[in-house]
Amino acid sequence: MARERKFTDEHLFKETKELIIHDGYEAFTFSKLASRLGVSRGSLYKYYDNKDELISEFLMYEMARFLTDFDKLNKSADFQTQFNELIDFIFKHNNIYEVLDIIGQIPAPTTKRALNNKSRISEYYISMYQQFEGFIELGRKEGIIKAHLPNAVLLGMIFQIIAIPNHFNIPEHEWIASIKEILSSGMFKGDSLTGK
Amino acid sequence: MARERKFTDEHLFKETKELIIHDGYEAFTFSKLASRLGVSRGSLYKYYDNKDELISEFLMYEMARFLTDFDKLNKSADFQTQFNELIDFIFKHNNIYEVLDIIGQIPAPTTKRALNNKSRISEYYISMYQQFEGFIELGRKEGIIKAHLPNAVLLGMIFQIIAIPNHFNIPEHEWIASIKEILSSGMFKGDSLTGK
DNA sequence: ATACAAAGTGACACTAGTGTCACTTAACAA
DNA sequence: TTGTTAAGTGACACTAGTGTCACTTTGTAT
Repeated sequence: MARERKFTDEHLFKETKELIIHDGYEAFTFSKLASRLGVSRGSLYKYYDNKDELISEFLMYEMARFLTDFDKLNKSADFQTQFNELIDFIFKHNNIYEVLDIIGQIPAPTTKRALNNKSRISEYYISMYQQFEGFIELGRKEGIIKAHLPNAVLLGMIFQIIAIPNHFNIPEHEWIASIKEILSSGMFKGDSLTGK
Repeated sequence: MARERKFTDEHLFKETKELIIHDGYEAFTFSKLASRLGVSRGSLYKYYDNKDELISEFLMYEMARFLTDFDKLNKSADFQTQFNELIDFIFKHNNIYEVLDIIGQIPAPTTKRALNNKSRISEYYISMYQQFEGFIELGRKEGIIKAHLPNAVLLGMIFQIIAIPNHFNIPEHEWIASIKEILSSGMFKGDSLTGK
């Protein structure tokens, strides 16, 4: 009934992601995005009233994808298996950290749509946090996780590891295996833990 | 011999730091800085030709301060003691992570001065890395650190922990103690480490 | 007192982004 | 073939930053 679109939503979100991760939130402009999509800047305003709206829409898309994928993990396995799967999963979505970081940078929403998106993103965020908390609870019930460590520290560390820059390009298998080992049993040899 | 300055270098670097950490590199402007210093924008150009130059100067200042402080740590103590001191030190300089992050965001330098600064910052960075490496080596020689874990992972994790957001405001002592424990002996109880 | 030098100012021309809107283009249905 | 409709365009007015520069201010040495 109308003419064909020159770009898909997926394409737009892909370019948006690259621009934001590379240059940061503030440096993202409609001009840059439009030129990457091979389209005029004006046409983007047909779909999004401004930057906040576009970016909040993008973040919803990313979070939804992440959570959908997360739901596919084997929730009935024992803790050790889930722990392994979870770390692998986090590394597969190694950009989620940057994405979550952007959420904090959105200023006060200017349109109702952006406001709406922002609160839905918060819901996603909470839902994600609760799922991770459930995972930690399982580890506690199975008696594997040390009882006195607070959830916030455990989750914080698990999340933060994906942001560690692999400057020396250690092969991914070795990298992930090392991190799993440190998280579960630490950097120190067993017999040196008596002192402290 | 000339009139009094309205702001000191320290004051300028302090405001610069707050602006950059809060808004990010791209959103930093001479206008914002000038208004914080209660001075006109034009006067800043008396000292710095442009943003890159100002920020590279700021980064040198921060790195120098960090390294000077770092040198005061007790380098002759045993590894366990140094480990404790190092983690405490990193948390005291909890902004160093953001600062290091900014280094990566500086674009190609436009003036000789900025170019100079950039290479001196690189030297600082390398010197810092080497000192940390020396620390890890000590841990290996004393037989405390697991021999098969790569330096890059150990240092990466130690550095990254300061960036873990303490959303739930766990008291600092508990927070740091938990992180020290996880780094040294992991999240799991000793007897659950037999499997896998 | 006076003159000088560095500190500070504000106006100027310039660049690059924003948001809008009347207009053109193209797919499709009648 | 023609009308309709959404997609796309590019020019316009606006905002906010940049870098420059002639000029004013002020502390101090002579």
